[in-house]
Amino acid sequence: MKIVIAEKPSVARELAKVFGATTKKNGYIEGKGYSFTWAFGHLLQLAPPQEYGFIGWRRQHLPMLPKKFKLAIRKIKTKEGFVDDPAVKKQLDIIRQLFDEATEIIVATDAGREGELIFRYIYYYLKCKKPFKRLWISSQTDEAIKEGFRNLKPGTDYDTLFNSAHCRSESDWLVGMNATQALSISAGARSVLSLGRVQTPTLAMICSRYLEIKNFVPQTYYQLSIQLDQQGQIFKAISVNSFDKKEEAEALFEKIEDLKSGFPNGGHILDVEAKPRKEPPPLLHDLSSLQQEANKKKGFTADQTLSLLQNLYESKLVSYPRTGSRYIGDDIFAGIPDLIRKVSDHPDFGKQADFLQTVSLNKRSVNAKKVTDHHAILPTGENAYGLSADKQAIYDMVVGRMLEAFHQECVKEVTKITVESGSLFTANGTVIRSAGWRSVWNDNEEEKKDEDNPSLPKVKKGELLPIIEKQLLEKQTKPKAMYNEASLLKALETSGKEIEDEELRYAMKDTGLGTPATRASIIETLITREYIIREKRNLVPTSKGLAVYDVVKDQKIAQAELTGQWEKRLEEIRTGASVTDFKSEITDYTRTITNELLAAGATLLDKMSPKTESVKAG
DNA sequence: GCAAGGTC
Repeated sequence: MKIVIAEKPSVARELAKVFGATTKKNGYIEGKGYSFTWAFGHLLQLAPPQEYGFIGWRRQHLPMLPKKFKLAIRKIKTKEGFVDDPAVKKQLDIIRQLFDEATEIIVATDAGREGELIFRYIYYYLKCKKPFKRLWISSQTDEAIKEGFRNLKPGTDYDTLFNSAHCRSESDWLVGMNATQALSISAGARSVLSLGRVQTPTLAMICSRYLEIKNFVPQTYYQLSIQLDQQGQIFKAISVNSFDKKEEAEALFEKIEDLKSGFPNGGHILDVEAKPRKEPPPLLHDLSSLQQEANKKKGFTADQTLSLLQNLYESKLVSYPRTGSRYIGDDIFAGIPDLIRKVSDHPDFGKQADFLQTVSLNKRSVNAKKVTDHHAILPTGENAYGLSADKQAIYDMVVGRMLEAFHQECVKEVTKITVESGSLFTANGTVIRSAGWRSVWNDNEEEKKDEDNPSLPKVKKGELLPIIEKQLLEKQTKPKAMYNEASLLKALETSGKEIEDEELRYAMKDTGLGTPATRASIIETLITREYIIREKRNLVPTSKGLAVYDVVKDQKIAQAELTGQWEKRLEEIRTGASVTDFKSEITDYTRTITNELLAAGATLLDKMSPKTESVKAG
């Protein structure tokens, strides 16, 4: 019997289907000489400190540097505390039995670093010694799967990939566990003060933005505004320059030749510029962009959106949700017309679905090279009925985005009129000529700048128009907005792009901080630790969060660059570089940060404002 | 009690 092991049940089912294996057994599918089984993501994790004898949180244990890491079954939280997840235990037993009977093991976990780790941890935990082959495919179509099985690779081809995954895993444990205990212990251990490669830079981003806003000093500046009349159609123009000094603005204000000052036609039209502007449709959704849309439109948290989406996925209504790709391959594209046809009876989208069947589809989201482990999120075409309001809302965002992505571009006409009257003024207007993809949601929620006119009257260069009103505007510069879940997710995705060091920036070019699958839980962790709170839609640091930030802000653990450095080294390991070098670097770093935090944490209590900590202390 | 990673 040949055993195929996938990362998750949906993939195992897909593979079994291609082979025509149909006998459903407990925990696997059998047929045609194969058994298709699965994991549920990581079944095993690095064992916690107490399993190496580090019982309790004690200064003398630090840094904890296990000689050899152990693996432990994934835990779930119950009333009695953390226990082995029974579902995981059961699945491991099934896998063990299948491996025992196997004549051949075929690894079909996702084609990437973590997919490799998921399998290897199982394999080593079960002490399996049989050789294995690797299925390596980047598309889940029948043809790609068949081709992949014709081209199975020797399992050992991926040993270096496993090495890099293993290093990632152990390094996160070493740095995270030690830094967390060091800070907690030295701060008096009243509560858990967690730190980690991903959560701490995320906290730092939220805190530094908050402080930037808090310390922001608004600057007053002045602008001039005039209203012109073109045969009864009124439009507004704003001075090209803004002024720091009021006197300067007042001097030019006096020079405006408006009606009240005795000028019947004081607005000289210097120039009229009308340009079409084309907006291509947005790309299909990946998890992050969908979480952002759901947060903006519905106020859902990243975590809520992920769980609603997981639910839709388990009901087979949408494709795999934790994807980082916003593209599909040509094979999937071939099925899009069918999917669009099925939307025809949708109450909101039916009309646009009908329209799309009459035109050729936009292929902006079609690019097989940009499909990684999973393609962009799509509906499956199964009938969706009786969904809860929240689930329906998410489902509609998936369907709506599909229609948008394959729709036509939106064509706007942007007009700019330049007026002279003592000084220069411009009037801007935007008119949608052809809504294209924007007709799907029809909510045209483009932020309108307040100086924008919805539409401008026909005006010709050289014309003279009456100025019916003039105003001196006193304005203030505004700080950046506080992070909310949508803007934070975006910032996590792009955090690598702001790194100055070119190599580190390159190392993070397709990762950012965290992964699509983990970002929602990072936000939740920071909330559980009482580092941040949700205030309306904003994520605001607490005094505890700010105090932790203050201790670590200049340390490497608070910088996105740390991930960049690791990614660079891990990629080198994947291509064959020494593992021992990296490991000893991480050990050194663990020692350093542990000692620094053991010393620094003592100052942390002073930094917390009285209202959070001393109340509890009293 | 603690990381980050994956998923039901």
